[in-house]
Amino acid sequence: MDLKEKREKFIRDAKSNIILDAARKVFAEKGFHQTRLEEIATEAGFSKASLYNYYSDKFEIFMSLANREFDLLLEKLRVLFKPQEHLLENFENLFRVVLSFFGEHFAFVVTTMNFRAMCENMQVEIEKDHILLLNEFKNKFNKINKMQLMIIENARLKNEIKIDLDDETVSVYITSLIRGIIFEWKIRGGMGDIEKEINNLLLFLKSALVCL
Amino acid sequence: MDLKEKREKFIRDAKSNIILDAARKVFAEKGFHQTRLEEIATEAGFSKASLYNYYSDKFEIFMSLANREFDLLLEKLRVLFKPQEHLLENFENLFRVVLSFFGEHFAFVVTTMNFRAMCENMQVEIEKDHILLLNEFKNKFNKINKMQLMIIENARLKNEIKIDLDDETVSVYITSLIRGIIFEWKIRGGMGDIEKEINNLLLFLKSALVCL
Amino acid sequence: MDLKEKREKFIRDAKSNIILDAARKVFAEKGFHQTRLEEIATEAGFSKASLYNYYSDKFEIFMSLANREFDLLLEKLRVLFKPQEHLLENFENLFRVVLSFFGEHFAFVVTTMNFRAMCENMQVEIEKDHILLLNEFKNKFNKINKMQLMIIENARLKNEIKIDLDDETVSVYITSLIRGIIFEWKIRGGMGDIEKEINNLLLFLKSALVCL
Amino acid sequence: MDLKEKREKFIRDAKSNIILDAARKVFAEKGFHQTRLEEIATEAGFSKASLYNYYSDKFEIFMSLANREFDLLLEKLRVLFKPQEHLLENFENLFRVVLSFFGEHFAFVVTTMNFRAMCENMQVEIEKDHILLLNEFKNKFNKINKMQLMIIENARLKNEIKIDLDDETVSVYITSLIRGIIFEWKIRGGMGDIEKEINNLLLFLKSALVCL
DNA sequence: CATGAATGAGGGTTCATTCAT
DNA sequence: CATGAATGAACCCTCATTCAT
Repeated sequence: MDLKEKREKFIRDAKSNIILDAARKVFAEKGFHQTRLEEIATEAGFSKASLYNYYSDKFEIFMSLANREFDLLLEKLRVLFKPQEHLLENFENLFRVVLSFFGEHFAFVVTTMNFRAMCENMQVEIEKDHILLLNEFKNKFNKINKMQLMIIENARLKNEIKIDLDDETVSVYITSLIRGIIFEWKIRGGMGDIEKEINNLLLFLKSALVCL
Repeated sequence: MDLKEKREKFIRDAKSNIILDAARKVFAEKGFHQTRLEEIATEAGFSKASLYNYYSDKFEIFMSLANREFDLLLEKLRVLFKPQEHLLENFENLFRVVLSFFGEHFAFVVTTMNFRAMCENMQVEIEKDHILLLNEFKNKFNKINKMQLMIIENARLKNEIKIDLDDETVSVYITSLIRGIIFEWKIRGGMGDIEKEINNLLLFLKSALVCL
Repeated sequence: MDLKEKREKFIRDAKSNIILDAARKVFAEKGFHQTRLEEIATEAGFSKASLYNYYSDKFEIFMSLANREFDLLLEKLRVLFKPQEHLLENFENLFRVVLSFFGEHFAFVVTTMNFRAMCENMQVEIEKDHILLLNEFKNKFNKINKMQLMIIENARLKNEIKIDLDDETVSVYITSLIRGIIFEWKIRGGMGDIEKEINNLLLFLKSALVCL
Repeated sequence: MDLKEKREKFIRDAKSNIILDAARKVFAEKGFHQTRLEEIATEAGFSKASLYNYYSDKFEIFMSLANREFDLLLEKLRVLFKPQEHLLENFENLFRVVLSFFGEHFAFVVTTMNFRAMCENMQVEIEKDHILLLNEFKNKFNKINKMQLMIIENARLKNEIKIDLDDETVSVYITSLIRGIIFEWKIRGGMGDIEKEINNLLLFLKSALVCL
């Protein structure tokens, strides 16, 4: 029985993920409110009603997706930071991971980011079950910032950063630059050349942060 | 009679603007699709049906608002550029205008920006009457970029910019930084200290662009 | 004052009729429910609100129009019947009047006829003020039948009719034939050749009623 | 599984037809534009939204109904024509079928006929998906005329028709007479005596067409 | 009287969610 | 678990009618 249960759980998880894969695609194209469950279901090869066997509602699908995606991203980022490396080296790796991630799997991020802003005004309306998911997501979102902060602080200690701006601000700026690139991609309807974007970003950052 | 007509037009315009003011508030909070006409109407002190005396549909309300806001912004930006001034001087003025504008009048900008991305995938579905409004808006949106480009190119000619990045990219980065600040404000639920933001931005840009 | 009152009444009547002229055009094209007051007003050169200075509501416009038109028709029919003439002569005149009338002024009749059928199921819902108008119309509608019956009975007395069908039925059939022609015109989008229609009708009737 | 699918399709078709039955009742009473989906739904024992599981919109309900009804009618008419029989025999059968059909199942026909006229002015506004349904209906509508024409032409060949009117016109007249009877029924609120109507019609036609 | 503006009362349609099988 | 079907709750938009000027 234990084996059977495991197998069943395995299958269930697999199907859950198929749904999230479908959801990512649709949410990325249309955003949260424009996305219809019907579309996700079709994309996933399920019927609309079946989605409810895996997630309790649209919001949970969205948040589960967001959490899953950020987990993946965080995992990649976690192994990437190398204290002994130079700031720009670390950011080059971070940019590569983040841009390829957002580009390939996550045009959805723009939606998410707007959604995140939206959520701040929504807490009252959200049911209790959802607050947990929401907070989980916020924590992950913040971890990315912390990852950047870690890189920055580490570089500051090693005197690699000359600019007289507090680390928080620098981190926000870097986040903004990344988001701006994703945004441009979204408008153009497709990813650009990642390596070129990385080079440009590094050039800009090097000038801004390092060479003073 | 001419006087009477003028007065009537004046009143009509005033009411149109009251509606747009209400629309701005609601769109800023909820975004386009989540916004209900009922809310705009109530906020404006009208009945829902009355909105249709001034605008032909929801889309037109949104685009009229976007165009009105961008007109105001463009007007402020137009008089601000001074070729003889230094790059940072020009950007300081631009930041002040844009940030105060977006802060006070235009939390709505995030919505707009997403909407703009959305529109790229929509052109087929939009009715002919609306395409005009949409293009009008796009033109205005692009003008802001051109304004920035003008500042940058002017500075480049005067050798104020050292960084080896093409002007377009620099302009996108600056836009991203501004948008990032607005975005943070939105999440925090209110504007931050504009002068401090400007100082930080200028510090960052000075380092990035000027001192190499 | 009396003169002034008369002049005012004259003007008022003229304007009322302008509205009805406009109403006839629109009702003829769209039918009762599809017609919007706005269209009638525009067609008449008034604002929508002004219509209410002349008629209390849409229904009254429609019924007033129907009554006015039928009055005109009845007037023309009244002077047309000549007892000493042969059945076919009388019907030739009737056809000419009715067809030209319906064609020129009254494609609206199809609408009316459907409306009449509709009214039978409506009496409960109609307000008291309107029942008078409705009955007035019904009376006029019936008068046309009586006019036809008169012709038929007269012909029967003079032994011009051979067919063994009661006069009522014959009258209904003739009405149906006329209505059928109007109906075809409506579908084709315009009147046909009246004289040819009359000839065909007379040929048919002659054969049906007279020559047995 | 094939069995299950068949059963499901059977049920689905049955429900579709229940909706059309309800629609027929309401459309017959109120006409197309005056009919509210809510009423059809209630009459059919569904919620308004459920109708959309079977038909994509109001127009499709109407046209599906019209097509279904005309299919039934055409089927009955198809087997009825017997070339060797006399004109009056054939028309007697046709009248019986048509009158009983329109009486029992099809008070709705008057609405349809007006709708048909309406459609001629509408083609531009109708969406592409609907044009197919509309044309399907028109074809069926025309087939009835052709059925009558077939009877007439057959009789003409056998010299059973004396009257010097082209067959088209005769067909239109017969259609008009039938429609006139339905129309009277509609006004009276119920069917009359079919056999008596048929006798009268045959008597009239015999006199008009045959005995010259 | 004329009219621009306001609005209540819907009407068709959509969609997340529930239910029965 | 899967799903076709059912539905309540909105939402956008329309229009006859009213009102203030």
